[in-house]
Amino acid sequence: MRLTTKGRYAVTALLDLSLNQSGKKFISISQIASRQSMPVSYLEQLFRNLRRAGIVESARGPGGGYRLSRPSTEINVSEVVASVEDKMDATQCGGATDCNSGKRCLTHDLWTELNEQVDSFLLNKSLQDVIKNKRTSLSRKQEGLIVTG
Amino acid sequence: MRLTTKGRYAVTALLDLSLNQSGKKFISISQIASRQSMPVSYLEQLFRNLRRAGIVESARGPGGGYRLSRPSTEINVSEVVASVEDKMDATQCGGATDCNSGKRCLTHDLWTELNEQVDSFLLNKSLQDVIKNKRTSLSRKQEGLIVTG
DNA sequence: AAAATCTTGACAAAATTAGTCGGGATTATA
DNA sequence: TATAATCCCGACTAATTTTGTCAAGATTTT
Repeated sequence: MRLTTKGRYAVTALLDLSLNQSGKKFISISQIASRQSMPVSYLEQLFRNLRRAGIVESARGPGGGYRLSRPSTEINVSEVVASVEDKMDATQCGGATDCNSGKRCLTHDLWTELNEQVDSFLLNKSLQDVIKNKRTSLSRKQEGLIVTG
Repeated sequence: MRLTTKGRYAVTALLDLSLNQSGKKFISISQIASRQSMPVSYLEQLFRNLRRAGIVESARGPGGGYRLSRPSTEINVSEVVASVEDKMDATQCGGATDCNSGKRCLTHDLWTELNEQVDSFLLNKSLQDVIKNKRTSLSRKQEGLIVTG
């Protein structure tokens, strides 16, 4: 499973954008960097990827910067993370079905299923949901869960 | 989120144990290592943690080795992973509520909720479930999920 | 006594992640 | 047209984490 500070920075930066852009205004990286205490040059790197993924659009020159290319209700966390992390995969074998000398490894389906869970959680979560602190509606059928402290 | 090959090795090793121990027999690390193509000394390290966590019990000397200390229906994947990985945490701040100069960071609840999802998934999954390839019954209320390829 | 096994802590190697740097391109504005 | 603000890019380095090794010791069976 790949979920590092890179992905978290990206989400945070977009939330900042979302909260601070009014109308079609562009926001500069240096503003985000100072508000969120992130290194400018690292953010630049991330925004490059976000732009390539079509999540933000940019303008150069004075008054330039970035803005969301879609409303925050239409951008989900999964695509944000995926655009900056190389992959988002909990399996060892990268999903290959013959990961263990011809047959599947013992844990193949376990990690595949975990991947699905995480991905569907993040796909269902829009930036707006995060801002509004809306919980994702995945319910648990089973009772008696022990929750680790 | 911490889920590396360490945790995966541990789960695989326990499945191997589960599948190959009949009765109260002990299985040596070298057997597991050769069946699952894992480094012996690395496995030793992992089994140390598994033993401390009360998941396996050991016996020294010839005929010694390890065995599950509970039936495989009573051991869940979450505790296995937790026993070998330092922590299993998707948040940046380690769950602190004042992670951003007194107030919560923008993404605090997002990562906390993701943690809960992952953890409840793995808590619900016993070693036996993995062996029987039983899917965990977390259902999705929402329709129209897009699934990434 | 010997051999098989676990036990331990410290160390080393490899891989990954995080972050920097220097230079360039574009654009608004004075 | 010059200047300053901004994005854009690739390559590089530093830091951290993960993976794995090693040497020495403790138990236990035969």
